[in-house]
Amino acid sequence: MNLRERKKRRTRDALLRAALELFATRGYDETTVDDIAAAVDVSQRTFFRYFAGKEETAFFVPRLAEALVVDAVRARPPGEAPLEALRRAVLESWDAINEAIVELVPIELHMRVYRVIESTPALLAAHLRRSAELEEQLARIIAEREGLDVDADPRPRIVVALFGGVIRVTERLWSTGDDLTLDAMRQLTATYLDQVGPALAGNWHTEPSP
Amino acid sequence: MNLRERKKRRTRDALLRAALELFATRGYDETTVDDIAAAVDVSQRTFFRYFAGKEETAFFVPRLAEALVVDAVRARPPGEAPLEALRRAVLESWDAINEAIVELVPIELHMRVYRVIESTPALLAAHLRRSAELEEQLARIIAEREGLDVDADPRPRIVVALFGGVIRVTERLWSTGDDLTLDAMRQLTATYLDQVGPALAGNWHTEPSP
DNA sequence: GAGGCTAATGACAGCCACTGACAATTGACA
DNA sequence: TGTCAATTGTCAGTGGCTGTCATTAGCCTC
Repeated sequence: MNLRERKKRRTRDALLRAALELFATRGYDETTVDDIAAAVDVSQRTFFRYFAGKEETAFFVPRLAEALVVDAVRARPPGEAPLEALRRAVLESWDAINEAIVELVPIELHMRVYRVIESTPALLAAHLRRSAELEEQLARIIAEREGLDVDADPRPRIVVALFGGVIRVTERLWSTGDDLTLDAMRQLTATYLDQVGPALAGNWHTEPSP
Repeated sequence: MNLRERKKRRTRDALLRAALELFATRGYDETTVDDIAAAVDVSQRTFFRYFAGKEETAFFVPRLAEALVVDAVRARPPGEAPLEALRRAVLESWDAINEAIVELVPIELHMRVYRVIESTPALLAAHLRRSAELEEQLARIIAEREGLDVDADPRPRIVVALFGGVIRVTERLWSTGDDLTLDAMRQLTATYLDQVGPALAGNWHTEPSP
């Protein structure tokens, strides 16, 4: 890697970390792009040459995680049922995600930023839209696995929608809870996915939730 | 109603219709608040006294629809299974929704705006966030119906997430399709909801989708 | 029905996210 | 080392949105 390239990477990382640090401490809306640029001592214009917008800094890390999940789903053996493939892919990709994050920012900072995303309306909206795009991608992968046409058969999009819905519920719960560790997240996700069957059954009262 | 009140209502409706008309013809991003204000011949400042932001005009009608759905869910008999209650509430509230819309803007305009919402990133994000809030509300209603604690039992949030996911898939399909009638929407929703069971079954290939 | 009160509006200034254009700087490479 | 291209800073401008203050317009009382 060039000196030039290295310099660019350093500037980008510095901007990223400065932005996330500011978001986590001061709040997203209370942080201006000028603040971020000033913290790294570059011009505001330079910030916008590295990131398409303020929002992009907040989703830089989540973007990596999404890519890893997509890879994990693609790597699942074709024999598995769709929902099972999604479940295993997500649960098993967290270690890789963790490693990827640590390369870039302190994991603890990322956790704090995650809470900011969930509690800042503008960021939550962006997060949900990104999730919708991810789901579309996953639906196509599932359809291909099963040899189906996404636009003709409703089932791929439906499983993915169900799955995504559960994931989002657990994300929100996790981010508002006390235990911000990876294991807590994994545990919560597994528990909630196990509840999909029971939740669809009509008879909630004959058997209480396990 | 006062002359003053009537004048206010007229100004608000004019702003709303002008905004939606501009969004539908020119596009959301291509429409400035100044354009909207100019079309009604009021100052930009006045626009912001009626609407918290440009976005709010786009979601004024959907907001009414959401309120009606919530009412419909609340009105469901307690005996029904949760998913069934949600399904019936949505399918049966569309007529009321239709009436409420017609009072405010031509239904055909609303359809066109709906397409704009689904195809404009900023609006889609906002739409998804609103949906998430709606789902939280519905989860609380379902939990209450069943005499459960939303924060202790995962099932209310899960059914609603599943349900919401399916609804969103159908919304997207409907908005990108050719048939923008209410009946098409109702039909699509019913069909997709019927697929929830089959989609969760592991054996997609032993029985093709009905 | 004139005059005072209050709510609605317009005009203006300013903040922040973001973009285009151009000049200055800095690393790359012959 | 000098040339070329990439990186950066500066400046000007747009659009969404807000606070402030003076002006206008409906309302209500005497």
